This record gives sequence, C-alpha cells and structure tokens, in this order.
Amino acid sequence: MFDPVCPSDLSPIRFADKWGGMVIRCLEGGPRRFSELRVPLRGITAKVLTQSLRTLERDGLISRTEMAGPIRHVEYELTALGRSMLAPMDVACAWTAEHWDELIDAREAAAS
Amino acid sequence: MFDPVCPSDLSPIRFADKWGGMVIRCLEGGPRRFSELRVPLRGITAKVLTQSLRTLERDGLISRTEMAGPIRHVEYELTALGRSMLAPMDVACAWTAEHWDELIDAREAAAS
DNA sequence: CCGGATCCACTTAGATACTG
DNA sequence: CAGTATCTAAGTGGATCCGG
Repeated sequence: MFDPVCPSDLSPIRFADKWGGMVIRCLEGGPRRFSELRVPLRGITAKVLTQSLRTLERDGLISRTEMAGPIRHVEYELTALGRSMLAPMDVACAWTAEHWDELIDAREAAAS
Repeated sequence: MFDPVCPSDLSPIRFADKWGGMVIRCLEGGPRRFSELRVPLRGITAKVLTQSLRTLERDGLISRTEMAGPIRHVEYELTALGRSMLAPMDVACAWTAEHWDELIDAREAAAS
C-alpha cells in the first residue's frame, strides 16, 4: 500500500499537507477509524495523523464522528467536498505517473 | 493580476512551492525575464523568486537561458514538461473556483 | 539586471512519552 | 482506542543588505 508511484514526495503537486492526499485516498472506499488509517500510512505517527486530519476537517474535506458506546470509536469520512476533490487528484496522479520518468531524469540531471 | 480567486493560499492544492503555480501561469504566454516575473507576483522578493525558479528548474518544469549581450538578460521559459502541467493546473483552478464558497464556509465554521 | 549572502520568524514533520 | 504534551530538527518564506 502506498506504492512509491502515485503521491510520492517527488510529485510537484500536493493536496493539503504531506499526508493529506493519501488520507483522502484511504477514505475513498468509505469511513475509516483512526487506527485503520495508520495501517496503510506506514510510519505516520499518531500526532502527525491527528494534525493532518484536523486540517482536512477544518477545510471541510472530511468529517469526524465519535461513535457512542463503552469503548472509544471515532470515524473519519469524506464530505461531499472531499469526494469532489478525488477528480483533481486523479488528474494529478495520472499526470505524475505519465511523467514519472521525466521527473526522475530532471532530478538526476540537476544533481550532477 | 493574481486576483484573489485562483491559486490563493486557501486552496488545498499546491503546485511546487508557494509561488510555483503562479510562476508557471506567468510563463504560460511565452518566455519572461526575471524582472518581468516580479511585476505580476506583487510582493515577492528577489531571493524567494530565485528560489522558486531554481526549484522549478531542478524539477524540469522551466528552463533558464542567459542571453548574450552587454547588459544582463535572463529568460525563463516553460519546458514541454512544464507546459504539460498546465492541464492539471487548470483542473485544480476549476475545482477551487467551483468550491470557493464551501472552502470559505468551512474555514469560517472552524474558526468559531 | 539578476541575483547571492546573511539572518530571522514561522511552520512542519517527527520522536518520544504519557493519558482518559 | 484515540489521541495529547513536549521537545527537537529541518525546511520555508521573507527582510535586508551587498555584488558582478
């Protein structure tokens, strides 16, 4: 999960903050819990994920709902606005995938 | 120029760094000189513009050519890769324009 | 004209430890 | 389970002054 190809840090296109785009991708298939999100986003710390989620929530892209019950259960879900951003994200991913080689080449050429 | 609507810092979509998207927009109509770029990007300092240009160049999005002659004359121009990024940028701009009100509302609701 | 050099404020990401 | 508190390191944007 989160193969090195799509929203890598090499792409000049960014959605929200560093993890924002990937969080949105994780929510594409429906609501997810906090700990469920940590799995695919391997290596993200709780604090940074919280930060990213708060930003996305503030921008109206996701919603946070605390489920009732004895044990804690919080779910994050894309809002309509958040889902609408999947379209530009797809375009950005397609562009990055298509020009991946050129991006790599440019970086290598600049490093020399 | 650089009306508050398109690539404002309120949009969650970013191209390259803070000014990168706007620089690319400025180069859309053909090559421009350093000082020509500073006009529409009102308020940008020389250092920051240089920084942004270097990053875009490193990523292969623009090219820098020093013109011959007694007085200094440097031109920046979009590469093929840079021009290809206009498509995702248009999509991002359209998305931002379309959902501008929702973005504003979300921020206001979060501020309260 | 086109920057580089220096310094500074602010933000961001992350590591680590702790909590209702 | 779903975070918070604290600290640190690194990066980014900008102001100001200097230079070929």
